[in-house]
Parts: sequence; structure tokens; C-alpha cells
Amino acid sequence: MASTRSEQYVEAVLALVEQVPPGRVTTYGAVADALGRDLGRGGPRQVGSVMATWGGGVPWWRVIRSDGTVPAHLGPEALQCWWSEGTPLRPSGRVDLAAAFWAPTAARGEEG
DNA sequence: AATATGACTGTCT
DNA sequence: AAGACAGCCATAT
Repeated sequence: MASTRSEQYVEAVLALVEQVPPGRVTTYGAVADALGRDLGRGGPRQVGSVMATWGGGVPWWRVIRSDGTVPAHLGPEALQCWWSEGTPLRPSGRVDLAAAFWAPTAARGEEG
């Protein structure tokens, strides 16, 4: 078990996703960028891969694409959560990143 | 080392 | 607005 770099990355991703407040959302690229400052891994694909494997224990619906859309697997489920949390949505049914975007912070307890 | 795949992103048409 | 294409990064085979 072990504390491999991969697990550290996974924990860091999950930690950021859990930090996302209700009614707000962030993007894969933003999470990858925030972690890239600390872990040196930085790929939105990798963040998505982590979510696909371990996202079941975090508010994954608060993590969407860069254009406010969401993967087909999450559509209906995420929508329900957004309604329930009052996430700012666009008339098209997408999240309004201009109002709902939340900038993730490093998992090492640094914010500035 | 090379190839294939993926909850990504940006640009062009 | 929607579809197609290229770029990027890590993992698995």
C-alpha cells in the first residue's frame, strides 16, 4: 500500500473535489493545473481517469468540462445534483461557468 | 520503444 | 451551435 505517487495524486484530486462548495463547479483542467503546481502531474485526462476510478466517493458532479458541459455518463445524474444545490445553470441546461466556476486550491493547505 | 486508450482542451469549419 | 482535427499527459499492453 502504499503511498505511491499515483495514490498521492488520487488523494489530492479527491481532496480538491471535496473542497468544491455546493452551488459551485470546477473543471478538469483547473484541478489538473492546481495539482500540477504541487505534484508535477498535470493532465486533465489524468484527473478524469482518477474520477472514473475513484470519483465514486466525491461530489464528481461539481467537476465538469471547460465549456460547462458534462460527459454523457454524468448528464442526468449531475443535473439532479445541480438542481438540488442551486448551481447556476444556463438556459441550455449547461452550467454557467461565468457564475459557478470555482478555482481549486492546492491540497497542501496553501491558498495563496 | 511503440501503439492504443481515456470523466480533456482549444481551434477551425 | 455542432462536428471534425490536433495537442497534451499518463497508463496499460
